[in-house]
Amino acid sequence: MQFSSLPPDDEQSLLSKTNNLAGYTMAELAYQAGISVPHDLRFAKGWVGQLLEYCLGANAGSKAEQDFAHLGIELKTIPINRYGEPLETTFVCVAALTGNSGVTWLSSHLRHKLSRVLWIPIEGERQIPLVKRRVASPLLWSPNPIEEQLLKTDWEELMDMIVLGQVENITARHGQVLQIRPKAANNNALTEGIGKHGQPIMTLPRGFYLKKNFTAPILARHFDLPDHK
DNA sequence: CCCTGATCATCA
DNA sequence: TGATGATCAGGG
Repeated sequence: MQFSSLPPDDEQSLLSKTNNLAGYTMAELAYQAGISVPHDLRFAKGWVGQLLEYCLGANAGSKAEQDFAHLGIELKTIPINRYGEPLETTFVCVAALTGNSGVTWLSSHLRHKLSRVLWIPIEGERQIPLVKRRVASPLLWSPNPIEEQLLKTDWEELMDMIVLGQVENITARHGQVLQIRPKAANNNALTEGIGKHGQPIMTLPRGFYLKKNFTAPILARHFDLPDHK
């Protein structure tokens, strides 16, 4: 295996580089990266994602926008079970709770982030020790018209609630394929939002997450599983 | 605190 | 047992 700290020049380089990682374990990748593997992910929840970013030469850090902005590609690791099904929802981006006037689906941060995603499935069953978990084959994906419509419908419903001062009534059950859930260091974190009377309030930061019923068919088609709906 | 990377752990 | 609400780490 070989790594470069340099970002790939083009989509094909990125793809082949990612394909070359398939089959390797977390222990093998971490050794090459010169970092140690935590016993589990309890206190290192983003560790796998950051390891893969490093291996692929993504611009590490907390920069906004896509991981490979020059390629217009967002990198997402996704934990899967033995059947290739997602084990977790997928965080997409923070949900802006103020300053949303004039923002449309077409100009939304969420649509931009999801316009082109390099999915890297990783074995994620907790019974598999982290050091032994392997990288599966990657998939470069863009939403098809049906997927985009599903996202758009949910996004518009959820944004309406935010704009209309209903943010504190939003639960993860809203949305068919997209949900809003807390996204914070802890429940003391506060950010500005709009209250039910239109007044400014301080509330928990939220993020958009893709539900598993959205990512599962994407992975199923990729792995050629008989799970297509 | 904000955003990136996400998974944990409780409870319905 | 799976999803919701909560939480962990780290850079800026």
